[in-house]
Amino acid sequence: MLSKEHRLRNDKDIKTLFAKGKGVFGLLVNIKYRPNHILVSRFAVVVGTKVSKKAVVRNRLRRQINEIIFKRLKDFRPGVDVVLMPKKEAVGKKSIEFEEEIFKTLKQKTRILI
RNA sequence: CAGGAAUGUCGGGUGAUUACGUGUUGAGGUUAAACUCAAUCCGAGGAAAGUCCGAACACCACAAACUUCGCAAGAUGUUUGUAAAAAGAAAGUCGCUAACAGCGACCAGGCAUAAGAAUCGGGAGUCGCGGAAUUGGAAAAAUCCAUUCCAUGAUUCCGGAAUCAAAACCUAGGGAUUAGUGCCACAGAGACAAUACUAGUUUGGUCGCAAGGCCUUACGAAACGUGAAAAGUAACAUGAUGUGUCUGUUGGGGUUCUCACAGAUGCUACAUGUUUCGCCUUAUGGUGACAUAAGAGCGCGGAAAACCCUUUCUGGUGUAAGAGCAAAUUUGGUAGCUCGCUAUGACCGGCUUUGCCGGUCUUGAUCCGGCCAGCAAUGGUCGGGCUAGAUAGAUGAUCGCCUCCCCGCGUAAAAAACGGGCAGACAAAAUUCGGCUUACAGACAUUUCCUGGAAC
RNA sequence: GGCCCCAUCGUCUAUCGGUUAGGACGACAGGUUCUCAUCCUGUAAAGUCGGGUUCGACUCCCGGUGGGGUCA
Repeated sequence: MLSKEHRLRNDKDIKTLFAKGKGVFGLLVNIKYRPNHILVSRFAVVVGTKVSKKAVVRNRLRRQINEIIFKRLKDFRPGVDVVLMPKKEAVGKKSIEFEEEIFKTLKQKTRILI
């Protein structure tokens, strides 16, 4: 789990990110990001009801992704806000698959990583 | 022994590394906080779900009374109440509960027919008792024995409409017999005070010169049948009536038919009686729903999960309620005099909007155990325990071990050993409780019920 | 988190407790045409699921499932 510092908690920030951020689309996860003017990177995971109706499934997805980001926090450039949105296909996948997928797309299509 | 149903209980344990959240302690930090680090404790459910009910708690509205503050407008606090109407809800009875559409016990109905009971009819043989006859035997005769027939009782078998008929399970179970309205397709005369309508015939009256018209009485006319349901219900006995079929003849016509009479038998409706069911009254028992018995009177369809009626109950909104702080807009009031004196600022309020904090903090109609009261639901009492409080939302990830279970191997069949899968179902707190409903891998208990197998 | 509504052929829809569940577009088959389109005729195709009330349920009542709206 990420510490509170690294969480994107404010409703306003997320709304502006959705409005003005850049989008990247992977096989399992869609990502939106935007540089902020703080020294820390902040993350949020959004799992919609369309992914699954069961709260258990949605919570598990969120926790898996949170754990991956926590592990690889050193690889991210500081000063970026990121929202990750898993797709329907992501249900039931193992954590390793997620890790590979996410970082593949991030490396190919963005400049967030160091 | 195996399987199923019902009810109840449980819904993995333990360890390591590393994260997250609340609390506590310590250190740092700060005017004080915020915050950072370390240690430690604790960290989802039986349904947390659906949101179908009920309550707690909070606030609001209206009315009345009182209190305090204020110049006033008004505000604060306490207590009491929520009428009528509208709309909605509940209602078998008694009890439990804070309350409920919940729970417990009971009542009624369904299930519901079986087995069986009782009753009726028929058949068969056997046995018992009684009567009659005949032949045979004993014998002079009476009488006795045997055989046959009739009647009756017991036993047994078969059949029959309605009646009685257990446990478990199910029921939004007041009123359709009276406050009323509407509905009951098709079929049928008729679907609730039913006996239609038409042709034709006919009684009486009236109008008309007449033909005939109008009103009216009866026949036509059977209630077979139709239908989910037919004017409470079904059975038996007796009586008399009509009619069909068969048989017979001392009859008439007549020639193989018809009428009449007699007998047997079937059907329809009627009357009377007995019994069963329903309503009613009275008595007895029960707190009561009701039950049982007796009586004489009655003959009234179904559906209220159609509208509706009766009795009883309900002021409204849900922590996104609200409360606090700050700002803005608008508006009301007042004392003082540094400025200003048409106005603005300051202060004290009111309305509205926006933002932030916060949502009372998890000690509760609480949990565990013992005892007592009660058929039970439940209540009382004693002792012990503290068991999540997040706020875009914590309880995660990775790796072991232990059992549970499954598969393979093994074996005549099991067991052990070995190898593999490895807690694997439904499912995540959001103000809090009590129920209901729905989802659910597997394990255990009860021995209550059902089915099958084996043994005695 | 609270509240409200809806579900009928492939699609859009109709329905008084008594039906073979009607219509339009589409689909399929046949006809017309030299061929296609148009046109004509015909055919197939549905009550979201499970219970209850009733003689009888798409309709009335209860519960589930799915979809949508609204407050914030």
